[in-house]
Amino acid sequence: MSIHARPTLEDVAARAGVSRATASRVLNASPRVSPEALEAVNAAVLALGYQPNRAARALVTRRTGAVAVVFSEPEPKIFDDPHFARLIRAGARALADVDVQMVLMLVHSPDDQARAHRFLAGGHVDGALVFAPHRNDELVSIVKKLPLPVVYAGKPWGSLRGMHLVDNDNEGGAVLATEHLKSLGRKKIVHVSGPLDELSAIDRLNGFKSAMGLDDKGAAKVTEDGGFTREGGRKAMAALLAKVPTLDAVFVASDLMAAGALETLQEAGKRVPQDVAVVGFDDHVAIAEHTTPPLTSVRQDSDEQVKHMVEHLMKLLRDETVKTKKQVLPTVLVRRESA
Amino acid sequence: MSIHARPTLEDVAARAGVSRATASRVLNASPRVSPEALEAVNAAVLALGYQPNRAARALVTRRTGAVAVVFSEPEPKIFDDPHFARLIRAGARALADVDVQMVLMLVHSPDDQARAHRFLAGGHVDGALVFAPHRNDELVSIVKKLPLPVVYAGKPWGSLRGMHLVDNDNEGGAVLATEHLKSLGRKKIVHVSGPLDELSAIDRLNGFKSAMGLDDKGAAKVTEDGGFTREGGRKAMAALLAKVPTLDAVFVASDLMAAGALETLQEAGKRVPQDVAVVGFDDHVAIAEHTTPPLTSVRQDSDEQVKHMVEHLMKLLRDETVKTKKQVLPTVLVRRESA
DNA sequence: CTCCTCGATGAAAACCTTTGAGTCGCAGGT
DNA sequence: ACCTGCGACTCAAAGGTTTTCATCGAGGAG
Repeated sequence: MSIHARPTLEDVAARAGVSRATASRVLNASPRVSPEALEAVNAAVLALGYQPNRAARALVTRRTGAVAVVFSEPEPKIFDDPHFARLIRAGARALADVDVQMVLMLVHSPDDQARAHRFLAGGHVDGALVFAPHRNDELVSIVKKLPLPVVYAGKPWGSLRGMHLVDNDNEGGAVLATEHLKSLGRKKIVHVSGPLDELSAIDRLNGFKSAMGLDDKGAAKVTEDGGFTREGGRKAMAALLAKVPTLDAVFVASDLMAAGALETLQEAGKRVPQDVAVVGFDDHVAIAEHTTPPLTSVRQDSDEQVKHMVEHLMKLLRDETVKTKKQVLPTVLVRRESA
Repeated sequence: MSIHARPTLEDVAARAGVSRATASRVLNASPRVSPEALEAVNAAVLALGYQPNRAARALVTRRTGAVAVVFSEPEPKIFDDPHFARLIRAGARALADVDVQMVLMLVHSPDDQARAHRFLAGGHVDGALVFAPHRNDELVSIVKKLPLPVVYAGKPWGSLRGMHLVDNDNEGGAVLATEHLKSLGRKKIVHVSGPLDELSAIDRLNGFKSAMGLDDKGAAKVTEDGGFTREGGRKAMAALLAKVPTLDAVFVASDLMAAGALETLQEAGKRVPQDVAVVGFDDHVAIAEHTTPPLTSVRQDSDEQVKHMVEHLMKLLRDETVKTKKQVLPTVLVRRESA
């Protein structure tokens, strides 16, 4: 080992007075190694500041120690949604915790899709976490064909056979929200939904419908699509005020939209919660705690969701036979002042 | 090559009727190869769907083909700032374009710092893009000692010797904003600054001061720190209204704070821009286009900044002697309705 | 005392690519 | 006829780790 080069396993072994093989066993926590050897190797590692060469290890184990985190969104603008930042942060943390490299991939265009395909097929990562909520997202079909362990966030559109996913209980949360509004004595409850090409939006709508005892026809009269954007929430709320002038409560399928809806209500001279009670969804603190009034919302714990996704993927990578392929995380109602 | 295994360079060479070495040279665009060989190899690559094994390549070239993107923020909450999402997106895109893996690292705690240190020192990446705007951020001193090519976003605190960075012209932008307000005939112009432990905030403050011809004392009377948060902007604006009741214009050092300031102004019954003209900074469309009224703002093109950072880092990696170590990107004023 | 067993260890193959050194054939100069 | 130079190519080493297989020694059973 020259002065400047990084120490290799060979150096460690030499210093510890054992062979490369034994040193390797120590590093990989093999049980077949004597206490003395273990101690000696550990000391050498520490003294030399040894760090295994990832490339060499990857070459022989056929494992890269990296996983891809893929966000597929036809509309780049959606990334202004703070939800996205929260998921990325959670991913970075959870993967760092298990000492795995996170390779972030954002796919917007067909070009991006092709690139993602090449990359994922190229064996550059051991597995992937995929966020692809939209209907008929081709990326999902592409990924499905790959011999690569994948865990999805939420239900991707299409058949779920053989897929692994961690979802939030969107429907249950929607029921919670709606029941809460009912329990406040509200009679005319309406709903601002997300875009109906995302299953999470559909599930929330379904929860609303079932809690209200509505069929499709009935629901259509008291529901507007807000597209999961602030501006959309604003407009949807305005449309609902026109459609149902006597409304006294609204369940909004995301906090961002709820912020927009609150603005519309304020402009229309409605007091919240006295005239109209409002419940959001996400419990995104940066939004919910700073609206006026602070927003009652259904909490879905994204950190938890991502953590579960990572755990699940790690099990797949360790080739453990995974008992449960689909997990649904509970949602809870967080009361603030808007309802 | 078995049925299921991925093809190796050996397979490609065999199919093309050449040696591994020649095949390799084709892949690496070496000039020393005949047209026929080139053609044959390319055909074989295509036919076999060959993809080079990154690990093997990394092992011999001592290059990983990955770079780290590091965000150092003592306060995780700051990541709710949409600016962060924009930077990440830009990084993902720019790095994908040059076919380099992006390894995202978020460092909040000293623990994270230690981990980042280990990782960056471990030779797992070829270089790093570092976002560490805060004063006395220890991560910067850590990174500085590493024999690793690094490009910073903006000026990190401390000596800049030997460092590579791409900054926005914060001071110039601030001058632009202030001059614009002056040209509108405004007489009492105040400033909501960012947190003064970030040089970008200080530069913007300096621009304001110089355009106004103020010294430190004079500036203190018409300036408030809004901490680069919406809520902070709200409060700072309120404080300024109390301090300078006759104010007729405000330059706010970020769009997020400006959104908060607008709310305060509205609550105080001030019309924008008639009573008070407002200019923001960032030109973050998701904010600036959706405030009421739409926000006049100084544009700093983050996409461009990140693109330059990547380009610069690539030059460093190719070991080109880089002429310019510090780049400053221009800022421009985007007029909307608030001023 | 010999034979086995078993746990710890070492030697060496394997993983796949890049690259410097060496080979080969051929044209052109002497 | 012989060397030289050159372009196109092949050979084989090197890069650092994991893992299989063989070896070695100690201790227990017979």
